[in-house]
Amino acid sequence: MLKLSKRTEYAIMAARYLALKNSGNCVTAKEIAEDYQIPYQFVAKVLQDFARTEMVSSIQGSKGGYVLNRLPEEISLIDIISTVEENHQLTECMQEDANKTSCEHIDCCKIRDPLIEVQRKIDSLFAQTSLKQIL
Amino acid sequence: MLKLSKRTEYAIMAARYLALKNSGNCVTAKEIAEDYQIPYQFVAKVLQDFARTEMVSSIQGSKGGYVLNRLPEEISLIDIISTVEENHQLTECMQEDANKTSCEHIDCCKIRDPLIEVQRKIDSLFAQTSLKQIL
DNA sequence: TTCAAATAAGACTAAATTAGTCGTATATCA
DNA sequence: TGATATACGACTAATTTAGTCTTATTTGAA
Repeated sequence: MLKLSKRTEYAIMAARYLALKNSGNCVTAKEIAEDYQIPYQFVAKVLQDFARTEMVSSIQGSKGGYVLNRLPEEISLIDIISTVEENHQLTECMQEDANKTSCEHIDCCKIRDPLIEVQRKIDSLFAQTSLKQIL
Repeated sequence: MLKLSKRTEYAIMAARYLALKNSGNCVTAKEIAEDYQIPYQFVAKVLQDFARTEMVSSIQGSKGGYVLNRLPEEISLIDIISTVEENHQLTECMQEDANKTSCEHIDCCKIRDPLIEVQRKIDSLFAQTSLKQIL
């Protein structure tokens, strides 16, 4: 419970790698996978997510790869988490697709409001931690 | 990801119920299950966990049930979470049974230390939220 | 003393989520 | 045109979480 997914772990590691090797020329998914010994296809997808939110630029074709678009100090853990995870909410009824008016459990909403506050604070913790702090 | 388990949700709800009905006489698992429409066997186990850590007293036999041992303001969410969840750590290598010296991933430990700090802060958020605030 | 109602707890099954793989298409450099 | 990349959807495997079943024990009251 409350654990980060491998997806998020790999995303943080990949972002870190990109930040470290940010020497102009791009880095391939294969390189990251081999260097950190994590599944290639998995990192590749995470990097594709990064490209979609324009955190990185992707260069296709031979000699292609990925380059960070922003400075490590301008990227926070919440940026990384929210690009690779659809939901990172404490409860189901906090999730985007949840029906806000009704709750699965009687009385659930009594516990929901304080939890929403905790959630907000957890997010701000992740927002306060930048990629630079992880290098 | 980062979601509370049903176990924890039910635990918070059960604790809340006990706090509300804390009128001397005890409350049964059946009563909580029916009132909140949550699985009886599941709540029962959560209450047994509470009894083990002496957060509640359990009274066996007919006319038995559970009573809160502490005031709602003296019980925090972290008390509840840590009694019903073996682990609530962000990563595997933070878990109690983890081998602290070696890490599954090369370079993982570079991301581990900042995450441990985040973990510590998350725990303190849960510690700052008391059962009383949820009544 | 026996029945009903409760806790206690381990073993098990089912459901859901997460992790990881496969296959195929497309882009681009040399 | 071949080698080497990204892009991405569909799929399978593994793990975790949720929930159930069963049986034992305790205790109050008829």
